[in-house]
Order: sequence, then structure tokens, then C-alpha cells
Amino acid sequence: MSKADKIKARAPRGFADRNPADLAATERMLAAIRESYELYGFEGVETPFVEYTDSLGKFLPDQDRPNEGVFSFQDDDEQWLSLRYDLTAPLARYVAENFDALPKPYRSYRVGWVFRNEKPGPGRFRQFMQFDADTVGAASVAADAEICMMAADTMEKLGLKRGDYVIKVNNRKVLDGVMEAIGLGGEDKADQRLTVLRALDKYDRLGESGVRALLGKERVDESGDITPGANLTAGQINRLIWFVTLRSKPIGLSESSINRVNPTLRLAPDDGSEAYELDMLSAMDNAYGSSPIFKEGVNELRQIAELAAAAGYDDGRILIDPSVVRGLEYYTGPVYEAELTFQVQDEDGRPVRFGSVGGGGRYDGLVGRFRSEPVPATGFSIGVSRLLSALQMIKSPIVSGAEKPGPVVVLVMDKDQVAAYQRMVSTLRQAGIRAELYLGSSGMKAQMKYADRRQSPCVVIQGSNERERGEVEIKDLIEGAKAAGAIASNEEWKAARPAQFSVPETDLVKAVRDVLARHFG
RNA sequence: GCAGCCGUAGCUCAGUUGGUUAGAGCACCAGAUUGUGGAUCUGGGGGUCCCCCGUUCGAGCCGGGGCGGCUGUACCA
Repeated sequence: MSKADKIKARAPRGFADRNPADLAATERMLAAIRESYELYGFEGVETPFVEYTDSLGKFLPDQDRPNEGVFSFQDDDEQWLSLRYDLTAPLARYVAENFDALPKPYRSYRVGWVFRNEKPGPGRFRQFMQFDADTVGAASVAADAEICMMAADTMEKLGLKRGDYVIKVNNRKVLDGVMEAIGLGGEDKADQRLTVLRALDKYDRLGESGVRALLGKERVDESGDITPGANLTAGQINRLIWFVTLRSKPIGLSESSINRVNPTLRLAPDDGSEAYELDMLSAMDNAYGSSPIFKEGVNELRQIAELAAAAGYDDGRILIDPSVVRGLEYYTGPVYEAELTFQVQDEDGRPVRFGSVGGGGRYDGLVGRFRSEPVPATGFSIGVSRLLSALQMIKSPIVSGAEKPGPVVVLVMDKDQVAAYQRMVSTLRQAGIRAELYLGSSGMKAQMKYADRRQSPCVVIQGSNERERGEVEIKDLIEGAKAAGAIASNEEWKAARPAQFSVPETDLVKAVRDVLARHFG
């Protein structure tokens, strides 16, 4: 091939290769998550990567960019197919298709790759892995409360310490109620409501001033780019900001503890009072309880809080946070988000924002699209890929040191003795020791480098000298590397042959086992 | 999508007012050592200077357009 035809080797942007360390770390994470989900009674089920596009569906108001963000192609019968963009929509299809055969409520989990055709960024890929659990056919918020508790348990099984994560809970109904109360109800205001929800969703990233700008006329970012706002009045903005800045006490704490945790929980400002309310849900209720939809949402939140507290999760693991919005398409009630609370910096020293590493909520309309009856459902997904990069960044034990040691390498000293070397490799393998024959064509020095690069614990050497004596030489590379520091000259290094010893060939397995035991117990 | 910044070796980067055959460090390969991974020394491979068009006797450098990357923003089911 001529130089001009040479193809540039590169992965498509937003698609990542995974090295041995990534694979080992992911395996550990998946095992931990699976154990947690199964403990809660969920069972595994898997659906394919590809679905009919109309099964994945476009729902509810967010249709301003139809088909954007989804990889789609046409089958030979001209039907449109799409790569799945999450695991929830395919599950809804699966449940609807097998409805009569499944126990209800139906609890299931699945893990796999999902695809989104969007701009990638740090911790954000066009192919990434999710681990999802759903309860279908249970209308009770007990199902939602349970999923929040399971999310918390799972974070801890993944090695996150209490306080390093939080499960935030909100309810779509209360957001809808607030918007209704400030005059944003009705079909004709749907666009404005969408803009408001999107603005509120950014509270943790842009802060109060940024959200205020987005609720008002416009926001100008640091590059000078302008984002148009929702054009609300100052009064409307104040009431929204008051609402989303309410912060939960840890669910169910006593009043004295509440004072310690959050002594400045403010009452609704529109009555002009400066009174403080100790219970956030009561504060909400006092402010907007006249709206039926709001009242329903607050009651659901209260039930979740009580259930979580009864099970002992009222210590800050699960918090109500009115600024949680989540996606706009199909959530109908409680929504949850798993967030990491610690700060880390990237290689360049910049602070990294992970955003949420998991989320979910109630989607009572999704399965019903396939059937003539409504089917309630609620679920939660962990963003495995994003969480992996976060855990790698903080060098969490679950992802670091997950890599296996390399194989024992049998060197080829004499090319006409390959059969004898291969026999040694087989002997080691039959003893359950990871081993390989050097398959390249280079000399001994290069073979040593190769073994070094493979992280081999030791190499097996048999030249003509050893062969005549019926022996093999074992070189402990880990021990040898330690000895290297003390040796200055190359002559000395070679003469000393550190960490190297001879044994009869019949003792090969025993000698290698001794070396392995020395380093890996 | 929009905005700002940036594209020279696998990586990090030099490259003078436009002037021979475009450089360094690291990494890689080999030799010094007919049988030893580190260190040292010596040598080697590797470049469409992102692409195209233009200006010019002459472009890595100047101009226009495109493509790509990063950051912010939008979207995120």
C-alpha cells in the first residue's frame, strides 16, 4: 500500500476502546451491581441492541428535534430500525410483548451498551453502558421508595462511602403544580413550561444567578453565546427559585436535628413572612397545596420519605431536592438521581463535574403505549461508563488493582528446541498456571523486554547448558526489578543475574508456584 | 446546533521579518553484550507541517474556504 493510501487509525469520536484495566474494573462493578439488584429480588433479562424505531418512540412534549440523537437505519423491508438509546424503552416493549406470561409486579434488571448520537465530552460517550432495574405493574410509591434504597445500597457496594454520594428525589407532579400555580398551566404554555424545566434542571451547574437568567430574558455564557430564556416576570422567577432552593433535611430526622442540618428553611415569600418551617414538605404544602396535582406529588414524596425513614435510610443517603428534573419525555411522578458529592481534578488540574451517575423515575405511560390499558412502572439506571471514569479518577479500590498478573513466559533460547519449550508451557498450564511460549523471532534481550511488558511474574530459561544438566533457570522479574536499583553498571547487572535460580526440570511447576506464592500469596 | 480557542513525529512541544533536505525531549527498534527486562552510550525507523484554493520567485508561517480537536453553551429519552 502506498503512503498516500495509508488509513489513519482512529476510533470514531465518542467511542472508546477499553483496555485490560478497564475490562477488569467493569467486571467488578457489574458483579457488585448485580449482587445488589438480585438481593432486592430483581431477575435478569436481556433485549437486543436494535429495536424498531417506533417502539423506542417519541413521546410527550419534547419533539422539537425529532430523531436527533438516535442512530437509525432502514431495514431491507424499509422499516426503520434504531440502536437503543437506553434500556427502559426496550424493556417496555419486552414487557408489553410478553405481558401475559410475566408475573406482575414484574421486577427485572439488565446491563448493556446503549447508543446516543450526540456531542461527546469528558465522561460522556456515544456508546456507554447502563445497568438498569425496573418494577413494572406496581402503582404504589413503595416501589419508588424501594428503588431509591436499592440505589443507595448499590453505591455503597461499589465502594462509595456514605456521604460521597446522595440519592436525590423529586416529583414531576410538584413541579407541574408550581408552574400551574404561577400561571404557566394550559396547553398554550407547554413550550414555556419546557423551557422552565430545562432551566431548573441546570441549578446545580449554573447556580441561582444562571437559572434566574434563563427564567428571565436570556443568559450569556463565558464565550459570549446567548441562550434565550423563558421570559417570566420577576415574581414568577422568585417563586420558582424559592421552590427549587428548598433543601431537604435528611428524611425523617427529629426537629432538633433539623435545626442543626438546615436552620434556614424559608417559608413561601409571597405572604411576606420571615417565618421558618422545619419540615420542607409542610413548607411546600403551605405554599402550593391548593393545587391538586401539587398536593398529590407532595403526598407521594412524603410517603417515600416515611418508607425510607422506616427502613433506616434517613441519615442523608436519600434527600428530597426540588431542583431535580431529569429527562423531559416520559417521567410521570417521582424522579431520582444518584450524584457524587466529592470534587476531583483532571490531569490538567481542572475540577471535573461528573453530574449524575444514575437516575430514574416513574414512567406510567411507557408500557401503556403498546396496550389498551395503562401500566404503571418505575425504574433506575446506573451509568456504568461514567461511574467507571469517576471511580478511576479517585483511584477507588474496586477499579484499581483489578488487573491480573501477566503469564509466565517460556523463552526460546534455541529455535530447534521449540517442542521442548512448548512441553514446559503445557506442563505449567496443566498445573493451572497462566503461561505462554514466546512466539516472536527476536533474541533473548527482546524476549526479556517482552516478558517485562507483559507484567510476567517470572520467565523460564533453558539454553544448552541447562538442558545438558536437565535443569531450567527461573528468573523472578518482580524481585529482579527491585534489585535493579542497587546495581549501577551494566556488566554488574548482567553478571549478578539477580533473582535467578536453577532447578531440575522436573521441579518446574513447584519452582514457579513458589515465585507466584511469594508475590501473590 | 451556537460561541470562543487551537491543529507541526505515537506523546509533549520548538521552528526568527516568508528562504536550502522541518527539529528537540519522551516513547519505539537495534547495537555496544554470539544468553538476561533496569541504567548509560551509539545508531535507526517514523512527518501530506489537518485538507483544498489563493497570494508569492518561494508558504509550516500570509489570506479565504473546509475538516478535525478542546472548552463553554444547547440537547440529553
